[in-house]
Amino acid sequence: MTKKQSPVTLKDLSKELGFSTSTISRVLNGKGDDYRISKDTQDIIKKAAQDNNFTPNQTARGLRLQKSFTIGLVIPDISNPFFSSIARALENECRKSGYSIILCDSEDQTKLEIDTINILKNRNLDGIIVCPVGIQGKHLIDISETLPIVIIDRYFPNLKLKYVSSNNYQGAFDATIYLSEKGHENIGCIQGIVGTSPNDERIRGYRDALIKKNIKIDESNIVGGNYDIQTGYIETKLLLAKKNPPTAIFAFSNTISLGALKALKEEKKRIPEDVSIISFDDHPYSDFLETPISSITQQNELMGKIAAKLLLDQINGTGNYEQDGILLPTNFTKRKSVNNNIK
Amino acid sequence: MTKKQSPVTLKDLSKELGFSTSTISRVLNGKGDDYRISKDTQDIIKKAAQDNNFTPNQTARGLRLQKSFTIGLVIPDISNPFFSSIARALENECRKSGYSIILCDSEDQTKLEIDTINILKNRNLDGIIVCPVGIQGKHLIDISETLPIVIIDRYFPNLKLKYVSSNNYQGAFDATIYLSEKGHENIGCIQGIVGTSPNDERIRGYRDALIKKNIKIDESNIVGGNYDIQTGYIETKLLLAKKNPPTAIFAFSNTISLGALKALKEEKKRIPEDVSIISFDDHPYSDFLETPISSITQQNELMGKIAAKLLLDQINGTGNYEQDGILLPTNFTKRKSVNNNIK
DNA sequence: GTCTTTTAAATAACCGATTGTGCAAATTAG
DNA sequence: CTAATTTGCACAATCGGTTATTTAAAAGAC
Repeated sequence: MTKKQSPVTLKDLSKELGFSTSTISRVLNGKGDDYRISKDTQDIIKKAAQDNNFTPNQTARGLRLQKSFTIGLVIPDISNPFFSSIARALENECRKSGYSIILCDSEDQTKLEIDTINILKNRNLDGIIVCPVGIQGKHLIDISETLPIVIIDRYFPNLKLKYVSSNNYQGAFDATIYLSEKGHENIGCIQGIVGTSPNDERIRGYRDALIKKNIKIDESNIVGGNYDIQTGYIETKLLLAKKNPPTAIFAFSNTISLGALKALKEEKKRIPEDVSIISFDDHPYSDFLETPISSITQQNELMGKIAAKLLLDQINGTGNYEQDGILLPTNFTKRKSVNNNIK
Repeated sequence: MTKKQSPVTLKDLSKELGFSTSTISRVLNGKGDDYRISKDTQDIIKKAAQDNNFTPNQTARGLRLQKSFTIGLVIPDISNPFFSSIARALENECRKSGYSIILCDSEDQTKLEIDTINILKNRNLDGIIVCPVGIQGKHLIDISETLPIVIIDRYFPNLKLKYVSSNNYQGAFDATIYLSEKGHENIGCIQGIVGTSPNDERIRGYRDALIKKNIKIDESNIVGGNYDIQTGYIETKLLLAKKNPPTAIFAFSNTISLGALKALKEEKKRIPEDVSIISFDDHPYSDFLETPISSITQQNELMGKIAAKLLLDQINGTGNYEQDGILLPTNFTKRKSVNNNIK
């Protein structure tokens, strides 16, 4: 019960029409005139290709042209809405240019990321887009020597790799200023992975804002170390258990804030009456939460689109950017999770 | 500034070692003994392959073997958590078996779905997994004649295609029984796309439950017709405007319930005091909504895993299933969105 | 009418792997 | 010591396209 009734090949057409495969290939690639294939012949070939529903075998084409019209996309977790919205925009943009996407989920593990990239390497990919997991990017540099690559979200300022990310510093700075102007001086900050650019930039924004507002930084308020629900949950529990628990919490991702919400609920803390909260990353459900959460929103779709363009530019040799990376501004969506804390 | 410093090929090894490519290929594919390649030679070749970090060019391999170790995944919207969680499980499962996934977003459009599948066709894919968009599956039948295929979520009972989906009938039946036992007899039902199997099964479950409970079915309570936020919003607005507005709403997807929540909020209806609500599809945020929403949860990860297995079985010619499809039970997660309506 | 140029297309090499077949050299058999 | 067998590997075809080079016929030049 073999299924593969093989599709029409150039050879099939050649047999049917009596023209050589080279002639047919040329005509169908629009090079008929260059090679002085007569108008009549061209018409016959084009019609036959249509009638037989011929499309060239991409594998064979890829082998000969050393090009696969395929791009690798490596992300930590496709089920995270932050990444999936990026993936969606990326896929759309690439498809428009005739490229397909091979999706690889690195499950937030550097080892898997490296393994995955190695698997992709011998697939003749035309380029690769990575949301890196770890704080080291050496393996990405290695790749970049043989393959166009673009980094999304977590970039490596000292490694010459094209990237697109958000202006994490400004976003965190603005959010912290906002909190402080609402009277909060004791602000818990639950961060993601220390050493990664977005996280460290956010921390820098947080610190600078407090400094600007002449608020003494309480180092014990800076906690966390992972972008997951559990981190948000645990750290919130601990923050609330402090002698002077913070009056506001700044969660560095949608997952962290989800954990924080859980902990706050358990501890019967009302938002914002007892504790205010701001979250990095927006979410479709943000508006419908018990208390709608004010968020720093990133332009995920735009990031995806730009990443695609940066990569296609590298692939095609077009585009000539002075900068390695592009930082997109964040937006602040004010909802109801921050209270006035004026004494 | 050409980047592609081409990787090591069989020919390179051949030149270096003085053995023919066929010998090397055989050794590296574990067929050395079959072809009486001496132990010494095998060791030399294996070591050289290691040292040179050789991995066979998948494109060439694919061309020769008529196999790409690649699977196409076509889904309506990767940014919808329902689909992205399926995609994640699928990708994981396939990777374990050495297959990569080409991701295609059909943007909920039948035309794009068909276009996309056509593009995939000449990529020598080993199989394809589709969450179909339309209510017609003819093009999928066409595909199935040349390529292993598995359908997720929306299946076509009359077309002989392998599928995995939820037991939508039972889920909807249980939810409706639950509502009626809470005293609700006037239950608005906002459905998705009419004519698709999951939707129609849910409707059947809804109807059967009401019949069983001897509740007269008010046809004007069955509204909607699309799985999106707008449908949920509009239909809820309209339901609330009725002479006898329903005391409970059954939303057929996470997107629909999101729209319903928005409308309820606008109309200042409290959940569940004024209106009860149940949603098909769970969501990580469900617990943290203003009123946590009781939901019929589907086993998305399991669906993804099973789909992968069904496809790999077809590809490998293993597995021999009597049934075309598999329906997974749903779970009912009781939260706080349903009120007692006992007069 | 012969030589050159143009036209129109075919041949063959190639991309990098896999695989059926062939063929020396080494070994064993008789 | 010759024939048969086994050992160990190379040759060449193949997958389905693309492309540099050739070739044969037709047209034009002198």
